Amino acid sequence: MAEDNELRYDPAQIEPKWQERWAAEPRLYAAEPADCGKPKYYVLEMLPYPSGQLHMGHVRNYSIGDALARHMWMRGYNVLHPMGWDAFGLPAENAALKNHTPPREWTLSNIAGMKRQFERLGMGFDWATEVTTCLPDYYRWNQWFFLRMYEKGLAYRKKSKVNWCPDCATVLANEQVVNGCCWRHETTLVEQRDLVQWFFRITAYAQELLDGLDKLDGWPEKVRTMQRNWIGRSEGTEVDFAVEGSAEKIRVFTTRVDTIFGATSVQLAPQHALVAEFTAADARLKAQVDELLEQQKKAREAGDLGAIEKHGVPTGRFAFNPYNGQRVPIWVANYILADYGTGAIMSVPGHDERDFEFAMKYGLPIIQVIQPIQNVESVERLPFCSEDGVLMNSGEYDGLSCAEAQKRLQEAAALGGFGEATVTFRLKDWGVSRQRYWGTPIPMIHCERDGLVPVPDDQLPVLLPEQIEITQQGGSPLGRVPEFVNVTCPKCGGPALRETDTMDTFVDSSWYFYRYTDAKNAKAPFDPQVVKYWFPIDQYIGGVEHAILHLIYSRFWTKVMRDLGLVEIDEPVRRQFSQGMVIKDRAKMSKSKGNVVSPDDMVARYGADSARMYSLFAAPPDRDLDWQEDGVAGVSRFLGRVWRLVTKYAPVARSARGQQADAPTGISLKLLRKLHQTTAKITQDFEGRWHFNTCVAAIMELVNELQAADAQLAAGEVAAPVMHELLRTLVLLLAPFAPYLAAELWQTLGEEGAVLRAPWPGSNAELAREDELEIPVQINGKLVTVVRVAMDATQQAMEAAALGDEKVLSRTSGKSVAKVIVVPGKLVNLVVK
RNA sequence: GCGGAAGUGGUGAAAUGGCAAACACACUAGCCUUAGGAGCUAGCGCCCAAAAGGCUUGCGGGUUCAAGUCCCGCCUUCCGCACCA
Repeated sequence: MAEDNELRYDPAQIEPKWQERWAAEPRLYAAEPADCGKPKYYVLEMLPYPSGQLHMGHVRNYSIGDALARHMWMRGYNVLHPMGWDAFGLPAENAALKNHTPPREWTLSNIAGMKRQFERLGMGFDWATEVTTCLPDYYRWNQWFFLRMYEKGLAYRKKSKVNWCPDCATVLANEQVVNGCCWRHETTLVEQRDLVQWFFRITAYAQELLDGLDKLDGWPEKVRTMQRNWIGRSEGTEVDFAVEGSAEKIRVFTTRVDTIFGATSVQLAPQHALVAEFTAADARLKAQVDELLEQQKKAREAGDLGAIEKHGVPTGRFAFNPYNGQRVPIWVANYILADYGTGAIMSVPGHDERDFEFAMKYGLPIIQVIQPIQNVESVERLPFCSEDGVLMNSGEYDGLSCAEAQKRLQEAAALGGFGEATVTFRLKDWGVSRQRYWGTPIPMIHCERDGLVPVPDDQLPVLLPEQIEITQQGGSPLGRVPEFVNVTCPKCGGPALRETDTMDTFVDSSWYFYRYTDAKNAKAPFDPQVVKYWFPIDQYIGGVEHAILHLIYSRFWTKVMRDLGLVEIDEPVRRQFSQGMVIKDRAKMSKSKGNVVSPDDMVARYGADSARMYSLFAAPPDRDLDWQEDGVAGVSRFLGRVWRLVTKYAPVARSARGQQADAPTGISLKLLRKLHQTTAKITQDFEGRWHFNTCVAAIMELVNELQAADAQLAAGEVAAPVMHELLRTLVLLLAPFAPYLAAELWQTLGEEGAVLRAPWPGSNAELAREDELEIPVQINGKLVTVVRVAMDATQQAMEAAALGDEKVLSRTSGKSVAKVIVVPGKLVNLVVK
């Protein structure tokens, strides 16, 4: 059957051919200048780390974004759809250790390979704006921004306890510590070390970052909630307790100042400055505190600081409650965090779970100062932690509600000069120093005479030396390159040393999407006018794993740039979408589980269109997707049906190009109706609902209906102009999801130009309308039968049709119909008694 | 503990208060054939021999003419945060 062979969909024939043509025509996916007259649309997917291989999560991410970009192109928008590489980072150094390949070489060759994968998948990226973060023309601007932030006091250095991963031999940000372990080495415990580090003052924007979330209504609630929790705003009061026999004061932070008359001790974090003073003259106390520190360290390293067993030691010293002069003991406790609030608390066992537990353990007094408002019996046991009560045992404040008392006590503290209302954030400044090689060098110089000296702008970029031996020794690898380290001080000309730390790679990804708009600019990170045109990003798409780190840093960076006068916007991203994970056999794909599916393999077996379309079809985009190869095969068979259908009837359709169809009737009307319904559904979904799985299903339904009418089509019962509209529109609808097949069939239909530039089909509501409807008839809410009525049937007509139905008659005989509910176009429900 | 999302056939899922299970996968039976990982036809939630009929969206209540969908209370799973004072 030679004919059957001809009618065979073969993506291996179709796809490489179009890939070649597209590569030869780079303007196809390029954005146009601002004066092109079209509305702009910036669709962005998170850029990949060039590990060497795209994985299925990437395929899904970019299939979603590419479908959207293609749709917007067809809708006539000026679309910016760029791609780049988050190319700095540790894996390149690990690879260097393993195979002695220089990180730069390893990275660039991975990029080349992954770019080939992208092209083979048919992704419509504008490669002219490609950004590679490890190249000097990009990272020099990291350095430039760093200097601007240094000038503004937003970049600073301080000694601090840092998270140290012994495997990475570097510092980690708080955000990179997962359950006490390194985010890269899931079983390696993170240690605490003291180092002088560079920080970005993200806390200066804490309130604005929090407030901004309320306005980001195009963002998933989940992401906004995660960021709110991460910022962790907490309102409270700081109060000074004077230390007996000393000029020192202990400032405590509390959210429940209304309970302060119940404070029976003050608790200090072991790292608190005053503790060192107390222990200096007391070796026994020092040993005890050291033990608390050790417990805390162990708990932190085990990842369950929350589960630490509470221990404390009395210092033998006392402090005074400023409100009532009450003398309370000062303790040091292992569960008090040095880096939250003031590192000191007042302990109120009567009204706090933890304080209660601690007081019971060490026999500290418990005083009730809040009288529950209701249900005295059910809450008579302490601790009573709700704010639903009134004060007692609190002097002049007795009888006040908790909320009112908090206000009054804050006022009293301010007036008395021993405290104030404060806001505390959980968010910490962003530690950006890394003792690694493969990152952006921090552009600072240490001069013995002038101290810290910024590298002058005209000496940027500070180039990363290329010839370097990567070893696993501690300390920064750059420190072992004398040509790099030894410089002359820009201020005094004397000998000086370069900073050898490099920047966290999250710096690179905090502003890369601005660079896309003006990627070749050698004078500035970008032209503010160009950015003004393209920003904010209309749609950002990426994995939920970046809900906190990347998406908070990016927002911070935009606000900093705004304050530097570089941009006018407050937020970089208008709409954010977090796609679900790709899993297999109910587990995340990973090498250790052996359940990894390779995109190359899928493309080789089924073609890029099938792999892409399956990734959209198998689940709604925001849900996890269980990869089932049989499903890919199914999509591939479907595309085969489309291919055969269009190929078979293309000659008829071509013959009618440009011809006007007569008013359709019969099967023509039926098929056109389905066509316009499908178009309406898909168009609507692109506008926000994004259930691309049902879009694909709708196209399948359309094709099924065409196929069911095959005998009539073959008999010529459908006029050529109708065939033309049916097939042409089908190809247009397919174009965002299966770009290769669409391009091929577009040509088969004799159409000229790129399908990508063809206008998205409109839906004719008149044609989409059914003229008859099947109306379910219920009795007391239960389905009894279905009656056919005209589309525009009146309520009376619908009621009559329902009441006249045989089944209805037999069930209502002898009973009375109390009420008839008629929902026009929907259903009839009879209330029968 | 706090916050978020979810729970529907053998499987992935659909249904924006109005016919639960669309569209697929898998499976079963049949056809076709240059045996292809192809194509075509039919069946496929559960109970019942079948039909008629009944039942069915984690559990229990409620609102409504009508609830997978809204409300209240539980259970389970996943995710984020967590002695944050």
